[in-house]
Amino acid sequence: MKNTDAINKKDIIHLLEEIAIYLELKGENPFKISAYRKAAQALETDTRALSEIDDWSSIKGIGKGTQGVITEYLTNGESETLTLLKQEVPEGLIPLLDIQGLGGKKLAKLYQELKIENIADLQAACETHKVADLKGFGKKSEEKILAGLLNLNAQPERLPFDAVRGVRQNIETALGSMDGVKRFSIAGSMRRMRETVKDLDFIIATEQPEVVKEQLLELAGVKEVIASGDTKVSVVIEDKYDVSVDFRMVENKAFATTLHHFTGSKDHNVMMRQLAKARGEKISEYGVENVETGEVVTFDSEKAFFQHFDLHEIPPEVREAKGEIETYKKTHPLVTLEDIKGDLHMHTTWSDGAQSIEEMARFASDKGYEYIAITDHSKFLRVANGLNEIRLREQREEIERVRKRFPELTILAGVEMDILPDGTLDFDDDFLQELDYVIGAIHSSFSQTEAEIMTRLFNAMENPYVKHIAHPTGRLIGKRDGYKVNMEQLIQKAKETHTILELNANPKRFDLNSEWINVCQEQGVKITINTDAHSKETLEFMKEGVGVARRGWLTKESIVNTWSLEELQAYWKKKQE
DNA sequence: GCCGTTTTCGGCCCGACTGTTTTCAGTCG
Repeated sequence: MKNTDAINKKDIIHLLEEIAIYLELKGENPFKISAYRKAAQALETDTRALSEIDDWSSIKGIGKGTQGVITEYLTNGESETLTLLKQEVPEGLIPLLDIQGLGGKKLAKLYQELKIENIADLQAACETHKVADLKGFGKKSEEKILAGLLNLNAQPERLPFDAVRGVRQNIETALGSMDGVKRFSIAGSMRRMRETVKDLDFIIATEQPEVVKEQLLELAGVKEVIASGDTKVSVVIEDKYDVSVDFRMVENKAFATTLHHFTGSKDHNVMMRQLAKARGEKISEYGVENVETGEVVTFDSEKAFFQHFDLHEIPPEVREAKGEIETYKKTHPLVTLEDIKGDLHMHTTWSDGAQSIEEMARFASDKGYEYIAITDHSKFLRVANGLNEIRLREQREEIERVRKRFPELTILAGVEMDILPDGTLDFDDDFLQELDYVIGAIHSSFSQTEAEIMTRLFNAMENPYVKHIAHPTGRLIGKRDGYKVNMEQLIQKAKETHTILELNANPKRFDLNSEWINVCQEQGVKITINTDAHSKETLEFMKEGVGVARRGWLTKESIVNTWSLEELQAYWKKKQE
């Protein structure tokens, strides 16, 4: 039972999804299952807070039944529907849904006919060939289930974005010079900038699929070929992890609709198809069919595809069935890489970076930036060769020399200052006012309580010289969760103190994530997208950072490093007021 | 279970693929 005061919207969404999973295992009517999922989706899409919703069934997708479940949960802190389901369906079946080829119906059958309730039962039943004898199953099913059981814990189900970045780049390079390839694109969740991905999807336009197929099977690192048909090649590429890669080969005229189809998300596609259906049309990867005449139209680009439905082009990053179809009836221009005018967080050889100040300045200038901030670590961070007051003053002299060589670029002399475990800052105010740009950051004592962490962050934000908080949660995707930040409090404090929050563009971090920056934008809290570059190459993370910002629906007005230096300086003044 | 310029029943997104079947159900993206 849950304390009813502590129930939030996510809890309700989770409850509805959990009920759907149990119904699936019961082999219930698929439409009933999807009704629960749709209700969860409807809540996800509704932007109101829990307290602002009183008439649940006025939300499209929530009716009498799901409203009952929700209000009961809000009143009692538990749901009888779920409790009963849990009595009927063993909990041990749930992880078995992750086995390839096993869905709710087959599992329901295994449970009912063979009394299989968990991994061990299933393994035993396969080994004694009871599964193969079951109607609807066979020898191959049994082998696949056994193989699936082995893979169940072999590697994480979803890989961090950063872990597959290299594989993606290698494939794109190879496709770029491949015979018979007219055009190609990444698709799937990688294109939508999700921070973890299950596999990589590529769409290839070609009139010679057999020629392309041969070359795909020869790609470097191919460890296993899963499927190799006329339209689909599916391989496993060996890297740090084993990465599944799907290639879809289509005629050029179907490229746009296929790309849209395999970019997803699944929920977005469902909504697009519903829209089409209401107009007497049918969307598939091969085009849009007029149901009455059977005529199929294709498109040169996704933009044209969306225009066909009287929509502006919906960027891949927001195709999550979270209101994008409604929003893009009008336009909603998201930030682009071209909007970025500078990078306010980077390191040099003075602390733990790989490049000199001059080199970083040259790369930034080549990118057309108007300003950068040199922000090496502060003295507390010994492991990173952090700078004390004396070395920071020396560094400023060096920066002044470099400035003369790059008159087109404003180079701010800054620091990424540690917020110490006791909540004090690494420098006193007298020294901080000498600097052009001060970032506050936590790099130590990650395991403190939420109260201790918040005290540290608040101290930094209340300081008039701290312009922004770097990587606010300290997480490393797939590796560590970060420290205990109360995000609502952090955002509220940022609003009060005019402190900017960072979207750290390093793909290992993406910190803040797309969901929280979206909340920031709604609250009027400003974001800065920075690479935290430690080398020339990592300055390029700006592209990924902008992708995450787009996933959070950010427009350039919310992102301070799309502003001119004058606008930025005007905003900084608000802190001192 | 939800919904209705097709409104209280009958439909609910689409197609490929697989393995099981003799025409299709289940799973997946």
